[in-house]
Amino acid sequence: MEESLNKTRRDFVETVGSLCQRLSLPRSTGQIYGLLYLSPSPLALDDIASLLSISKASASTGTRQLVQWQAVREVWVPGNRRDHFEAIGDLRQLLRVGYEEFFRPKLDKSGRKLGGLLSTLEEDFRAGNVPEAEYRLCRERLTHLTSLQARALRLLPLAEKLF
Amino acid sequence: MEESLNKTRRDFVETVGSLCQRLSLPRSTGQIYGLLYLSPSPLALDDIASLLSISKASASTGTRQLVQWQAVREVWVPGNRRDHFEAIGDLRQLLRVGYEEFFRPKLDKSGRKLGGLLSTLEEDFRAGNVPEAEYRLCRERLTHLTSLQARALRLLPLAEKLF
DNA sequence: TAATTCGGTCAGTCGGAACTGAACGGTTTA
DNA sequence: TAAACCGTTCAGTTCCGACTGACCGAATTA
Repeated sequence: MEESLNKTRRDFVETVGSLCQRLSLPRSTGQIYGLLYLSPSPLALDDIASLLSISKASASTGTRQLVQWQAVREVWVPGNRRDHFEAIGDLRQLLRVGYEEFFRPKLDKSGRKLGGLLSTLEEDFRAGNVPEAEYRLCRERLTHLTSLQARALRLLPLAEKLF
Repeated sequence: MEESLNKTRRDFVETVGSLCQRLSLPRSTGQIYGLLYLSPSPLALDDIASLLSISKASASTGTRQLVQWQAVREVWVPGNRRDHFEAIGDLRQLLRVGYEEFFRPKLDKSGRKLGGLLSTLEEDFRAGNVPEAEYRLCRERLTHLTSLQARALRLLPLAEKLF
């Protein structure tokens, strides 16, 4: 495999790295994906570590993350003991996984949370612990949030198909 | 104004706070929004600080952030010198602002970035610094990203209207 | 003018996550 | 078996950003 990267690939690695950083994902993980995404051939762990000047440990955990997210797959290179990795080009699948694995559970959870909040609010009001004005406002806003949550749950999968 | 919060509001504050934290936004900012969102009347800086047990500095910077994002507005309370704040109930506007102010600029920038990458790639290839196979792959993937970027730029405003 | 009450700002602290180097266990080669 | 190779794990360090306490200037009150 190659010993160093051309300017385009170096630049792309940095871009994806800092993008991930903004999303509060590990910078190194982004760099790995950027490296693989523009790599003409699968790369081994040590290749990744040396090309990016990161530790083997980071390369290991980063690739594992990416495999779990289905952003990268492990491939066999004949006559070579090491694991090799290549990027999965289809980014829409990555979005799909991200939604199913990450967004949807959060949305479900927030829905349950809102339900719980509304019922304890009801309790507290009936027990006379909450003035009526405050009760009305809380109730109105929480139910509004609930409807927004339901709409998001309906619309997001659709958007995914459109994309 | 009230001296303490009922369970629903305390819980909501915590929920929004940790939601913001997950989005790598300041936890305290989320708590402030959660506090105001279920507040029956506008609150002053010191009220916010004491109700949330955070410093006045955090309350100040947090509210300023929220005002800038148009998630909160400043209101006058007659006969009171202090600034008072109330949440803006319409969350769709918040989404709109978030897109216009945050997403769109990023998308534009990434579009320009991709263009730059493609042109330096072209240069390097013509100068003989990049083997043909690598050139082809990079070119293909970068143009693919460009088309995705363009699609996102077209679809996102639409999704916003649907919501 | 002095005293008080505001909101804003700044240096410093603190916590948490990313990253590293050095181990370790398992597998292949000599 | 020994030696080399490879991926993973873990304790320790580093780095970054939220948060704070103390100070500041401006505006209001006495």
